[in-house]
Formats: sequence, structure tokens, C-alpha cells
Amino acid sequence: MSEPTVRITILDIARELNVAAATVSRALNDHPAISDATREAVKAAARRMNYQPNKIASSLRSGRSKIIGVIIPSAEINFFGSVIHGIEKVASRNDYNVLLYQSNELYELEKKAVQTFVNSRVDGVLASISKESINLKHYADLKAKGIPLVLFDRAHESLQVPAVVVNDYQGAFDATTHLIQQGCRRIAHIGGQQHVANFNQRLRGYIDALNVHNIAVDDDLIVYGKVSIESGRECMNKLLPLLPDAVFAVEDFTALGAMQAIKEAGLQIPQQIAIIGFANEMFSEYLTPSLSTVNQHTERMGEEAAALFFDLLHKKVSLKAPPRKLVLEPAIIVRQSSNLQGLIRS
Amino acid sequence: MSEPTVRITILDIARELNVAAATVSRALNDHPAISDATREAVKAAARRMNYQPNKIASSLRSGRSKIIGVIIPSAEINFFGSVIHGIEKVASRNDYNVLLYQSNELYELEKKAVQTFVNSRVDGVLASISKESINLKHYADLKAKGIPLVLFDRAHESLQVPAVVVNDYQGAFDATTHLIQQGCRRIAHIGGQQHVANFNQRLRGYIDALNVHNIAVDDDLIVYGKVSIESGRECMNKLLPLLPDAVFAVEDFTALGAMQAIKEAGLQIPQQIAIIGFANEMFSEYLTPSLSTVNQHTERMGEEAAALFFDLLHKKVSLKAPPRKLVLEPAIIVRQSSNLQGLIRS
DNA sequence: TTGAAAGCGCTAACAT
DNA sequence: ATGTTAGCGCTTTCAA
Repeated sequence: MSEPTVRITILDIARELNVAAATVSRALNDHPAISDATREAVKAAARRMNYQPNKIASSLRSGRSKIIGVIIPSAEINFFGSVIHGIEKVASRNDYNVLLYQSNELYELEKKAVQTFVNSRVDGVLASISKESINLKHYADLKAKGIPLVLFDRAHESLQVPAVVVNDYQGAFDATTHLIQQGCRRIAHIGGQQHVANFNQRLRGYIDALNVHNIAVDDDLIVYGKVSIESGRECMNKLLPLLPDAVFAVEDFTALGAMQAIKEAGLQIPQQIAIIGFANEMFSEYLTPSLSTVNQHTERMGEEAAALFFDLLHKKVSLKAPPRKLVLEPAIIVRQSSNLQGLIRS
Repeated sequence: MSEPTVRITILDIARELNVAAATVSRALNDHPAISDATREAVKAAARRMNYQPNKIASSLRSGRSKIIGVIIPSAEINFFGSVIHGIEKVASRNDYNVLLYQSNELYELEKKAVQTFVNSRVDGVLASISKESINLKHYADLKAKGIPLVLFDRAHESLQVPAVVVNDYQGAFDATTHLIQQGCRRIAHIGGQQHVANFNQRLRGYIDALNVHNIAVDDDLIVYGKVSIESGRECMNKLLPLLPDAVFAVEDFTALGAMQAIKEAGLQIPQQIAIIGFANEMFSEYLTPSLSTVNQHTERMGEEAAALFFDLLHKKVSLKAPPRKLVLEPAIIVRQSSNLQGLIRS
């Protein structure tokens, strides 16, 4: 059909109206020092001429790209979509766009993401640290460059940046306590990589809950996996000979694998082994039996992370002050997999 | 710690080495007309001085942003993650980045996404049309502006752009045929919005499969929903009084809702009602019984869509020629929900 | 309130 | 093979 249209610039509008380009720029950006008349005239002309602002040029000149870079590990699918949604909500309210990168839990990809964001001159980065990342220099560099960084879910104290995380300890404590209240006494735990703070906190919550209820911690009932369906199944198979009556799994994929192993062994859930996961993945409520879990308020997490970023950007918080850390309180969701009320134990 | 570092530009490197900025630019971009010696010297200096190229400036000057905008509806979670992954793979191979937008199946958000991409001067757009979008002018405008557009999964003939889609007709035909081969004769269909080409094709595949096997199409056994768990449940409840012995659901979320309705009615799957979905969502294989479905090769879809974009970009295909359309053949996955082999029908 | 002028950092003609 | 020059489209002093 038509050939690529010539692009209208503010200069075209300026010529059309016999004003300076600067005036057009000011009018379009609602600069205070502009008369109502010119502003409206300019905006009308822009609409009429189908003007599309060139954000690239604007960014180069102003030094602000109005883009937030977001790094997500992406393994936890549900988590992913929903946190992003929260971030986008707050971002668009502030006239910002979101550039997304999946690290796939790989250190190298995470480094590349940071690099790309720096080169693209994003105004800030929101990130959830990959499970593989132990060296965090790339994040420290961001901070050194003066690019606001906010962590969500997977944070790390050493970076000294604002973060919004879930109280993993409390979630694990509550989940374990719930199993105890259901009458379980031989409660196993399938943990994750212990260098990931979240997983370590969940282990601690589990141990403390047992202690508080005077149940001895049996190290044999604690096994560590790689946080996947397959790994959950393997870990559960190691636990089965030890005859646990309940399992607290580090998250829902692990719990799912464990459930499969339990079913394959011909045991009943929850009558013979009760189970609870963590993260409230989308599939959890549709399993048979439906999986009890810990809900993380993921969308809220995204919103809060974005809000922290804008506070940083607008210098509402001093860069000297200790970084703000927001801790969201998780809530356990009891479903069939751990509900023994009214059931006769076998 | 340190204050925001001053940023190194090619001019700094040029001064350091007593060459012109253009030379530095050429060296860094592996321009052919540059001596090995200078190229290496420049690259070494860049590394040493910790130079970070300013993509914004480069984009403004060159007119290329090296960014692909991707619009996804995002409802189908699994689809989402996996197509993006395919796109990113090919993009990064071509030194391109991906800017992501979720339309949430809303026409207005989709328009906003296109707008943002235009303003951000992305080099091209890959999109999956939202279920709500009937007016497609925003996409036509993209094309008119000379910005390459490639559609994936949800395409539309009228746009006349390259696309990679799944053979929905064949998938539906195969799924229905499979149910027939299992011995089912009263096969119901829960369809989606018929203005979405994919859903219409699936209806046609269903009808033709019945015809080919000399089974009369009973209009009462076809109900239309809104493609969600809740809608699937409602539709199934409408179908139950008609005593179908099988259901082909337009996709897995719908099938999941239908399964719940069937279970709540106290009927056995697949013995009394067999069911198959479409899309192979992540949760489908973990349901009880596991859900038969149609697999769409989502990652491949992303790769091919990105490849079509680069063909367009590099003018490997004429813009005058009819746009290329790639049709991926889906494959049915038979799981418990439709497997009647060896089972005695009740 | 508006205009003139400069320049963000880079790339691409053109010249040498 | 390298340098010179101009300019992408916009914002932001500074001046009027």
C-alpha cells in the first residue's frame, strides 16, 4: 500500500504554527511556563498531524529513558506473571515502561541482563536474584553507577539496596505449625539450595516450629533438592522409608513431585502423609488432592517494588539512609493435602 | 560509597588514543575498513576504561533500536513463557533485545502497547492478537509506518503480514477423531469466542471429524464459553443433562473447569465422560485424571516468529510478495482423561 | 511567555 | 585506513 510514512517532528509542528521548536516541546510536556492558548494549539496540531514523539531523542537529551528494567528468574511461572503485573500497574501510573528479562536462573544471563539494561540506559532495575548467582558484583556495579536498584523476593543483605520480600521464615513456621496442629509428629522437610536466603529461612522456620512444639528435629527427615518436580519426587522417595507422617516442601513444584512419589508408593494424602508447599502456584488448587500452600501476595510485591523504585528515583529517600526493606507477611492456604479434620487417621 | 561514575564516551577513548571518534566507533562495531591494530587497541582501551556504549545515542543516529516489541495476551501462562523464550533465543542470536507488553486480552491495552512501541522506536513488533480485539487498525498502522509486524498464534488474514500459527483445525480434528476411536459417539464441544479465528477453526475441525466418521452433528452438544475455568464449568453444567460421553474443550483452562463440573456431578472421567483439551498447559499433566490435550510447540513458534521478523528486516522477503505464513502441526497428547483402552465402559 | 542556540553520544557521508 | 563534519530529534539553558 503506502510507503513508510515520513515522520512528523516537533520542528514540523513548530513551522506549521510559526513558533519555536522549544515552544512545541514545552507545550507537549505541559511545562508550566506556557500559555493555555499555545498549549492547546500545539496539542491540536500534534493530533491533527499525527505526531508521534521520538522517545529515543527525548531520552538522549534528557538522560531519562522512562524505562524500568526487570529481571526475573522465571522458573516460578505464576510468580512471574503476577509480580510483573503489579510492577506494570505502578509503572504505567508513573508513565514508565517495563523492559523484561528472563534470567532462567542462570548467572551468565543475569549478568547479560544487567549489561543490556545499562546500555539501554534504563532509569532503574528491579530484580529477583537467580538461584545460581553467588557472585553479585553485577548488581553492586549498577548501584555504583547510580542506577536505582530494587530487589524483590530474592534479596541479599550484602547489596544494601531497598527490597521487598516475603517473610519466608514466618510462612514456613506457620506451615509447619499447621501440620503439627493436624496431629502430625514425624514431619519431614524437602529444602532447596541453602545459599538462597529464602530457602534457608524456610528451613529455619520449619526447625523453630518443631522446637516450639517440643518435637525433636530429626536430621534424617530433612533432605535437600533442586526445587523442581523431578527433584521433589527423588527427595520424597528418599524420605518414604523413614515413614514421615507429613512433609513441608520448600515450594509447590517440589511438593507436586513429592505428591507423585507418595501416590506411586500407594499411600493416601493426607491420611497417611499430609503435605504443604509454598508459593501458591496456579496449578496447586487443581491437583488431586488440592495442595495446601503458602500464599505470597505476588502482585502486591510487584507494586511495592515499583513504589520503592519511584521513591528512590524521586529522592524521597536519602541514599545515605539504610535501604528500606519491606517484608510481606504470607498466609497459609489450607486445602485437602493437609486437611485431616474429620478424617480418621489410618 | 562512590558517587555516580562519570560515563565514558567514544570521545574519551578517542582522545586517549589520539584517534578520531569515528575510528573508535568503527573499531567497536567491527567495521570492515579498519586495521586490526587499531581495532584491538580501541577494544583494549574500551575494556580498560570500562566503556559502556550508549544505545540511546546509537539508536537515534542509526535509526535502529535493536529492540523487538512483543505483545502477548498472557492469559495462557504456559504459552506465554515458552513462546517468549523462543523469541529471546533467536533475538539474542541476532544481538537484539525484547521489550515485552502484556495486553491482558484487552483491546485498549493492546493499542497502548503498539503506541509505546512506536514511540520507543522498536525495529519491529511480534504480536498475538487479544481475544477482545476486533478492530485491528492499530496493527494496520504499524504496517503503514513501515515497522515490520509478525503475528504468532492469533493471526488475522486481513492484516496481510507474516505469521506463524498452529493448525488449529487439524489439532481439533485429531482430538475429536481420537475420542471417536475411543468409542465415544455423543461428543460435545465447548467452544470459544467465534471471532477468534483459532477457536473457529477448532470448531470446524471438530465438526469435520464427526462428519468424516458419519456421526451426526448435534447442535445442542455445542456450547460457547469465554475460555476460562469458570466458563468451562458453566458450559459443562449445561451439557451434563444431554448425557454426552465425551467433550472436546477449546483449551485446557476450559477443560479444567469442565472436569470439575463432571466430578461434582459424581461422574467418572474417562469412563463416563472422556475429555480432551487444547494447548498443553503446564498443569494439565498433573491433574487427576491427567488431561489429554493438543500440544502446540510453543517455543518453536517463538523461534519461527522471530526468524520471520529478521527475514523481513533484512529484506530477505519482498514486501510486495504475499506474506509468508508458517503453519505448525500440533500433536495430540493422550493422557488418562481420554484413555479408555482396557477400561470397561460403565 | 517565547525564542535562539547548544548539545546529548553516536554514526555515516564525504574527503583524504 | 582514518579524519572531518554534520546531524538524528529532542530538551534545556540563557536571553529577550
